[in-house]
Amino acid sequence: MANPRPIDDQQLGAYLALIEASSLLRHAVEQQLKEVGDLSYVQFQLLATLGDAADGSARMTDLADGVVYSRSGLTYQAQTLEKRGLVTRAPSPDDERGITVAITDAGRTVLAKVFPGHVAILEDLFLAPLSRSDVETLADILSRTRDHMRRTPPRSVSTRRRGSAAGASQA
Amino acid sequence: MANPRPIDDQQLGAYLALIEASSLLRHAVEQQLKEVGDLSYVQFQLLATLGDAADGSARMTDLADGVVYSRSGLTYQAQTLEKRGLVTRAPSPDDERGITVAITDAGRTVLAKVFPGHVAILEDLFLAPLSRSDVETLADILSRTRDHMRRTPPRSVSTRRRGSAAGASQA
DNA sequence: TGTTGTTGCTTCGGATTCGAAGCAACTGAG
DNA sequence: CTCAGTTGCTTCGAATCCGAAGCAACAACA
Repeated sequence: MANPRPIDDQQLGAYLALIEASSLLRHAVEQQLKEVGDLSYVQFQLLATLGDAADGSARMTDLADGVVYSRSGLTYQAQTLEKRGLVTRAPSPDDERGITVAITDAGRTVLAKVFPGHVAILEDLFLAPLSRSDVETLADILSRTRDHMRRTPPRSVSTRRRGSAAGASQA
Repeated sequence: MANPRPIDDQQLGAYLALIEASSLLRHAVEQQLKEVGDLSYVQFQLLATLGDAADGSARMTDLADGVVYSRSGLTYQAQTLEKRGLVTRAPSPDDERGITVAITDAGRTVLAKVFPGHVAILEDLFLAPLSRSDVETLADILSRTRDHMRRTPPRSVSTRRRGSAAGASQA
């Protein structure tokens, strides 16, 4: 039970601030998206990702990874978006079992309708109290951890420590 | 529809990095919490908040605000935790309609069991690629936006722009 | 080519989430 | 004191979410 190297307050503070800030921001953005475009945050992320892609399309798995989302959850949202005509889904040409999702014109329209308000919230809520250099620094630091986390193995497979409690039943 | 002042790439980058980094970190932590203590992230947050409180207790509403959560969602989780004996719930002494939630010894035990692994993930996944001063800077900047967001009105009530679509029915 | 293992996606069941509505306890004005 | 309005929490229904299980298409290898 001993705590080999307890994290210090500064580190804990950074962690808590990260979680809280992202939660608050996300909640605020969620409201706006629902109001203006009847979109959930995930749906928006998906549309935005597709909108950014060179050909406006991507495979399901890549989308899920990009958005940090479960596959089943993505299937659900993709179907929802398809019903609303905001995306199309078709088997990939080269891999018969892959599904290529593509944004439609209607999808781009919704995206365009939602975007200004989205940006407004970012300005007012997130960026307002930050200086130019704050933003630059923040982007740099967060990008670094993000990339590190993306690179690092899915956990509990590699760094599995022996002994102690915790069934670790999983499979 | 015009975009009065499109956000620049740096700002967008900071925003995306914030969302992605917190998502990735949260997912990783969620795994560990579930494995070791059978706790969801919210449940952990609640226990941790209570554990930090001077008297190990708090009102429902304060908990919900602290964790950025809906009231109904909190009710659900509090009931779950109570069933497991990790917290107790009792009407507040001074305000008959308020509920005071308090962490139990069992709750503290679970917290202690989960904590080392939690910290380990923070170290390996989040803090590893950051220098001491990075962490300091990050904590400072994120605290500032967080506080700003907490201070700023619930949105769409204050900054309500006239005209355009979006029912904005709310009250 | 046949076999085995992997990968990509969906379906399923159960858990979690939220907002709206409802109820009880407080508060303030008359 | 009495009434209208507010506040704190819960219940309800519907939407969303995840992991496990299942299925089809690929890949590697003898």
